Amino acid sequence: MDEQARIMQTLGGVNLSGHPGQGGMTLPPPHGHDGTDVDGRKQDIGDILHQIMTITDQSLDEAQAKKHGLNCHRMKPALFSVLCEIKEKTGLSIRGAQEEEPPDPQLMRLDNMLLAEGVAGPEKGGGAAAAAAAAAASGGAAGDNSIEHSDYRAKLTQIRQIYHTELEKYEQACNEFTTHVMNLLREQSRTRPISPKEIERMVNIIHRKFSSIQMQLKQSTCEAVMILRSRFLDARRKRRNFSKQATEILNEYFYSHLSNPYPSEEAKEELAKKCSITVSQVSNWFGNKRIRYKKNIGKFQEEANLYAAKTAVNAAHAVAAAVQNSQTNSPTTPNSGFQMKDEEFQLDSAENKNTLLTNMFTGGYSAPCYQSDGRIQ
DNA sequence: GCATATGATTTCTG
DNA sequence: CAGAAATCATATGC
Repeated sequence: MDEQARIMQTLGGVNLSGHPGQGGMTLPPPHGHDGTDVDGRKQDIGDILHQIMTITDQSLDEAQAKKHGLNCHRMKPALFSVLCEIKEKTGLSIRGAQEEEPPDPQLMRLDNMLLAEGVAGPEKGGGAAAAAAAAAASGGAAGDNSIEHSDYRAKLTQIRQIYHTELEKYEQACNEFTTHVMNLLREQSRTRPISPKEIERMVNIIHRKFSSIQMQLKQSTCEAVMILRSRFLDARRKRRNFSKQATEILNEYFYSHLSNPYPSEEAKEELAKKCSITVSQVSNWFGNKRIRYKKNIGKFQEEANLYAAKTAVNAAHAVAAAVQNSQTNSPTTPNSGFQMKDEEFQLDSAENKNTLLTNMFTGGYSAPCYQSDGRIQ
């Protein structure tokens, strides 16, 4: 108790003798100029402090009454203000370390991912953005398997809904709890020194706690999305052959552009449209076709002849019925050289054992090259 | 079931 | 970054 008394004295002494506090702390200016007034206040402060210290020793009713009395004491605001300031000062070292921490990179990653997957952020038709993102990430060859696609979207929407419901719950709980604590602290600030800063700090602590809970939610949501996505991608790997018609259109183009089987973007788009597949599927197809054709021209000879004939027939029909369709009777490869990007291809083709083909590639015959639309190249 | 065909993906390259 | 080449994984025909 001696120690307490000493502190009280110090308090009264320092702060009432006209030294403003660090934070612009305000005490009512002395009303008088004589020492008795100051002494009287010291007494007051000591009195209040004593009452506060002993308040717990008393019965509930008594304490209540005393609290009220203290609350109305003329020196109470000043005293609490001083106490708050001291608290601020002593608490400085503790909070200085943990305040204003940078945004958690982990949390940012989760947020970004959820945003990218279309789980967080504005509603966009139940995750269509995410599906598009998934398609883009994997080469964009989704397109037509709409069953899996819609399934994916439905599942994503489900995840999205759960996520948002939970998030809302957390936010609500956080707000409720914050309000509750704030009210409590405000209430308590009448009977113990609590600065607004302290309340603010407490609110921050609560928010941090809740956001760490939210992070768990985000984490598991991300996991769910990843699992869903990998399943979706796996499902997409289950390929289906293109329709016969589509293959035909692609082959027609390939063999009629054998000298340069690299369709332009526009041509790809056109083919994609005709075959009801995606542009990247067209690219895939041509990539596969080129490499496979190059690897074994012999194997594709028959096919080449077939399509050469076909295009020739088409051309014949298109150009004029008057033209003798002699070409259909002696099928040929409709061009003279397959110019792959890879220069060695020329060598490969020359080495090919198939003499007929070799002749066609190197020999004097140079058949007209027909466009798929019937025009002569 | 096996061999082959074929669409998709991955890795490499200029 | 487009395309080649290698590879994967399923489809298909026997």
